[in-house]
Amino acid sequence: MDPNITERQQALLGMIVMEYIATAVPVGSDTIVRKYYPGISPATVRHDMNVLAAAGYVYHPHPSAGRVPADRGYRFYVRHLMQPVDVPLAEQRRVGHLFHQVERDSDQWMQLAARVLAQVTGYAAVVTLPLVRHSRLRHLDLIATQDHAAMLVAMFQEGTVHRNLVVQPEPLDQGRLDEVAQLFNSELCGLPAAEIRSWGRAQTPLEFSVRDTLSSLMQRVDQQVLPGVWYDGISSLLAEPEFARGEKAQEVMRAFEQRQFAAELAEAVLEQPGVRVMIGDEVPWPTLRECAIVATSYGREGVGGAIGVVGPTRLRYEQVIATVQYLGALITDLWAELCQ
Amino acid sequence: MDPNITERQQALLGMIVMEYIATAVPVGSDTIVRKYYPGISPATVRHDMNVLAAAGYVYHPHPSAGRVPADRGYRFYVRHLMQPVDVPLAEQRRVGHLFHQVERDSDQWMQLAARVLAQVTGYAAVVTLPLVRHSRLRHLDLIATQDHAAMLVAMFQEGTVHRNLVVQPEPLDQGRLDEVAQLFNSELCGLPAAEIRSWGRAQTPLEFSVRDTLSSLMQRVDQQVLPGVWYDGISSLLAEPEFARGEKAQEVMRAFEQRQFAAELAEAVLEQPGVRVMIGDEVPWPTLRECAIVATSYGREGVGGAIGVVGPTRLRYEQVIATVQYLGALITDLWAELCQ
DNA sequence: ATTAGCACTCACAGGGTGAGAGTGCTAACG
DNA sequence: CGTTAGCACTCTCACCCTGTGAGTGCTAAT
Repeated sequence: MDPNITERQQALLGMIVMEYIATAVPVGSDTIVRKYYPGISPATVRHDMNVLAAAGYVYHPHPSAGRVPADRGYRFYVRHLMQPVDVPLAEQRRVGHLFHQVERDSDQWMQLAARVLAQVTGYAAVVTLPLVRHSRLRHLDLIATQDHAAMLVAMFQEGTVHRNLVVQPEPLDQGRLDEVAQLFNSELCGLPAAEIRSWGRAQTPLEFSVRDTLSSLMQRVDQQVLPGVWYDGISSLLAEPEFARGEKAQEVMRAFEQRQFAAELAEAVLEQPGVRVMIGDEVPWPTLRECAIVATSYGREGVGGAIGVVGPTRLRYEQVIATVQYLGALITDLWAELCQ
Repeated sequence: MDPNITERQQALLGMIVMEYIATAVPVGSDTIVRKYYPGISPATVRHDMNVLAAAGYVYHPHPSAGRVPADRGYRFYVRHLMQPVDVPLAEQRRVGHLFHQVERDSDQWMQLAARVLAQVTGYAAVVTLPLVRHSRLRHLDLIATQDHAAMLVAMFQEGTVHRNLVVQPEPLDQGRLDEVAQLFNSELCGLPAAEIRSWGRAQTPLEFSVRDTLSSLMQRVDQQVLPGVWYDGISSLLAEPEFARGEKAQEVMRAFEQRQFAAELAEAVLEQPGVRVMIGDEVPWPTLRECAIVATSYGREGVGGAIGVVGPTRLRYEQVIATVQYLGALITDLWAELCQ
């Protein structure tokens, strides 16, 4: 709370923010009096607006225009003025239904989460797939696909599934592959990449090959720094007047296509629980400096990612925060269901 | 070939198209003479330009501007004037290397294909994941994940892998799951969804549950009409002057986010072999009417998808066609390697 | 502290202007 | 008959000027 700002000035800031979020037009003193504050004079409002402007909460785009909230004004609104809301129960039920209609598969869930988040909020949704740092083998399967090739399907303790082709000079039959898979499952279950790599009991060329393929796959997974990522609703984001100039649209798209963005976002939200709100110049990615990002983590220790919304700083914060929080919790539950 | 257009006028059309593709500026008669045709007078060029304009190959954006190729002009250029090129060998080697550095997994390949296509061409790349119509079981695996839940991992003859959770009231242990998986693999390998659904030899609740989960998963896969899709390079596309107005950027994004687009593109390219080029008003998606699409199919009978590029009609057709063709063939080979 | 009154500032749209690019037409040429 | 030079014409674009309207800041009165 800023001690230099009176109660009434705070209320006025709230009105300016709400009005600007709703209309995207600079807010003049007349508008405030007419819509929110009948019985007070525009001159008084102007006086208070001056105080808010001096403190950096609002500014004019030009001297004869109304006031626009500054990043600092949005921040004050989100922290002190906004009335938190919940996702309506009907919406919760509708969304819950959607998740029971798709394949019960983590990829499908993440994709659906992005779609729902985009549709409900009307902004761009971003969902990262979980990164696994210390993968341990849960189960391995070898499937003959050709005379000399088999598909290795490995599931890790964390619930993720990866595939890799194994090609051998000698012919492969499914019976032999099953035996090898069983050997690995009984001997190597629960072990990390390093121990699998140095496992000494491989004997046949096939066993060596599977061991090496598996351990290098797990190593790649552990060292992977760029998570998979789903976006949705980018077209709705571009419909916002802030992105009417094509150059802005391009900047946003460029951030989204640099996979670094998703990685850093996941890192940022995983380091502390709860919904994180970044507004304007707080946003650490230069091309998104005129955006607001509302994001949270999902999952748990060791396997988790980020789910969030990117919109203009003129964001409907109440609704977006509620929706992100709700979907984050939903996805966390789904992952828990997937794997112990 | 148009009989009303002389050789020289065709050559002129080629120059206009090349110059406009390179500069995005309407081409005047002076420019043609200076850059391409020294020793002929601008008036002659203007005369021929008039003929081309009357035949609908070029037009003016306004009376005192140079000529811009019309969709029909681009089409004539692509069919009759363009010199086909190959992807340079160095580039082929570089790209080949990239595909050997990632996990040997179809999803990774498709994603990489999109990235490479976008980077090499500088336009937006679109890659659809294969749709399977008549899936037949190749191999099934059941992995205990919790006391009452197991992950069903199914690979189909076509090489695709799907997952679905199985939840049971009774406790599950891995040994029992392995037995059930083995039973299914020996009895149901090669069968389509319908036959698995009506398989009569399930006895325990777990067997019934696995049978039903598997058959409904396969049915969902068979009936799926919207393929998965990867995009890349959209930001480069938005950098083209054609998309400087934010409204255009939004239209393109909207098409990309409607999964119908990817489905219809795949359908269109799968119906006939070879690279398909759609220019301007030929493009069947209204919001992409000012774009050109170069796409081809990959894969083979029963399992295949589309890979292509979306750019302005002012597209570097030679390079894009060569790259799309090359990557389509490469991806086809990779899929063949994956599965017989 | 609040308010009325008023002069002031600035963006924006409309209209006029000059420069420049590129054309179409015509008549002459080989 | 194809080609060319010459020339008037058209249209965009950038510029400037102007009036209008929105909204302000300041001051003095309440």
